[in-house]
Amino acid sequence: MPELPEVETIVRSLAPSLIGRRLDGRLVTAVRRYGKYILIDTAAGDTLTVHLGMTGRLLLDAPRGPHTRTVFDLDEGAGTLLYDDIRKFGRAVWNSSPPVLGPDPLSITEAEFLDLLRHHRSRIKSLLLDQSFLRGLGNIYTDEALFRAAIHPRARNLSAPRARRLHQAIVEVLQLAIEHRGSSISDYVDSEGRKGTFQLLHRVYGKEGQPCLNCATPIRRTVVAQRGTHYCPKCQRR
DNA sequence: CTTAATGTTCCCCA
DNA sequence: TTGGGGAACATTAA
Repeated sequence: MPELPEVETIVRSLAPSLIGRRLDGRLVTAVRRYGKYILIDTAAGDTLTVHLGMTGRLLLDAPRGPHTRTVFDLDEGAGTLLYDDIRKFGRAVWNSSPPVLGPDPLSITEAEFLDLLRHHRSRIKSLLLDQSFLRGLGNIYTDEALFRAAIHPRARNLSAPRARRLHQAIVEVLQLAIEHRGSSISDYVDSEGRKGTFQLLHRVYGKEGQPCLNCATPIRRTVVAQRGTHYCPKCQRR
């Protein structure tokens, strides 16, 4: 469900409501994103670490539902932060550090990105999904970035010009998606229950059979790295 | 009934 | 050592 833009949107919607308030008795000092992880720091030194997996939601002052897994109290009875998760792939636990991941795609420079890419030989889609390579991209934004960069998902050993194009496409698509508050395909909502709108601007993800916006060739769906992969067979070459 | 779904991890094999 | 495939986790919807 949540990739970098969705997690960033949740963090931004959560921060003003949580900072300065008490969460399970601890004063919240910061709400941060680390890749797809949400980190809520407290003055007590404890950090609530949340990964939403595929269907997780963090909701402020929402009613308990059938998939509510944890309820965190705010200010002794003056509100709640709910952790909901249909498929239970996610986690919301105190003081469990996330693993060390690769650089943030919005912070890495073009030169650093090119250098990082040079050290890997695998298919570009697999690489972009690997959180120890770059942190925050998932299946939607990988497909959307590769389309914008006109690179085939199974391409390897990208030339410098193609790698530069890819870096630019990643930054562009992530920033645009954040501006549109993420993509709501099936489950995603922010901490106030609001859906994002970037799904309306997707160019390939979930568009199998529909005409490519550039060349009208039908968008193809295949499987790469065990994930549904959407691309234009004419515009995106290896 | 079967398949696929915004994710991660672990195991096996080349 | 690196990378790829498959399975597992759990639930819902088409």
